[in-house]
Amino acid sequence: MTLTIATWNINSVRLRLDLVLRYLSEAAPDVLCLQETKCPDAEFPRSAFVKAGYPHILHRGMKGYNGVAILSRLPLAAAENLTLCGREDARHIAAEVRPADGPSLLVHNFYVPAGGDIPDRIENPKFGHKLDFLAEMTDWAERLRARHDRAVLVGDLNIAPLVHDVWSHKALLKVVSHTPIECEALLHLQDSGGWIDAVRCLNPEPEKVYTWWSYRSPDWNAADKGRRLDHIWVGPALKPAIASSSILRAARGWERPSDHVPLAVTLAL
DNA sequence: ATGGTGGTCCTACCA
Repeated sequence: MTLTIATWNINSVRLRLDLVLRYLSEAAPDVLCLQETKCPDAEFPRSAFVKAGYPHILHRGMKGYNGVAILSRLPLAAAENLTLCGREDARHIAAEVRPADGPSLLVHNFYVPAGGDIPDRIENPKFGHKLDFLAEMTDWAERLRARHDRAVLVGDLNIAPLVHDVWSHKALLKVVSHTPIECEALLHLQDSGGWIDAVRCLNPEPEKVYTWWSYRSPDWNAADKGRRLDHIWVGPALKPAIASSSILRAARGWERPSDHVPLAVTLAL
């Protein structure tokens, strides 16, 4: 059997409900993880996804900011959600995915803090929060590794760690999302947890790979000043199962788009 | 070197 897991920072699930439904219809992933749903749990547009063939839904939202969700065609069982940096700010949700045949998978969906504009934790507490969040994720990943390697970690990690994850490595060295301290922290998290970067396994450097283009670029497609902020990682036991990946760049050109596009990895289990 | 756009929810904050 194959299992396709997708992730997308949707920047308001209510405003862009039609875009999510279009993606589900066209790409038909088995599981879709969303970030920045910006939707309180009581108002999550659950029935639209049920009608679209995704009846298994978990969400963790709040008013105005953040928010994560998992939509699935396969049965889900809620797993423990993390409270990082002591904040109940809806930046992580986890689920066990239970295929009809075969063992289950643990899916962790993260929305890492963006970190503000100034890459200095003294001048900018948001940057400190981002680094602290990554440090707590690293501790968590080390503990998880010991007991569960059939795991997948996806989400908007808000860091483009490799040279060809950005349009210009040199121009972005002091720009939050590509500073050396963040890139090192993300790669340390990856290494500590034993995670495999599935998208880079299939599209190795020096190929340019982007999942985000700023709203502030008037001609995003021609300028192509993208960054790879969104990621799909798998635990070591799943590495041999990595089969294919897709990044739907076209979604950046849809009407009223998110600034992120959906990406997906198919596992042959 | 600077400012550029978009979402939420009412005034500024976040990305």
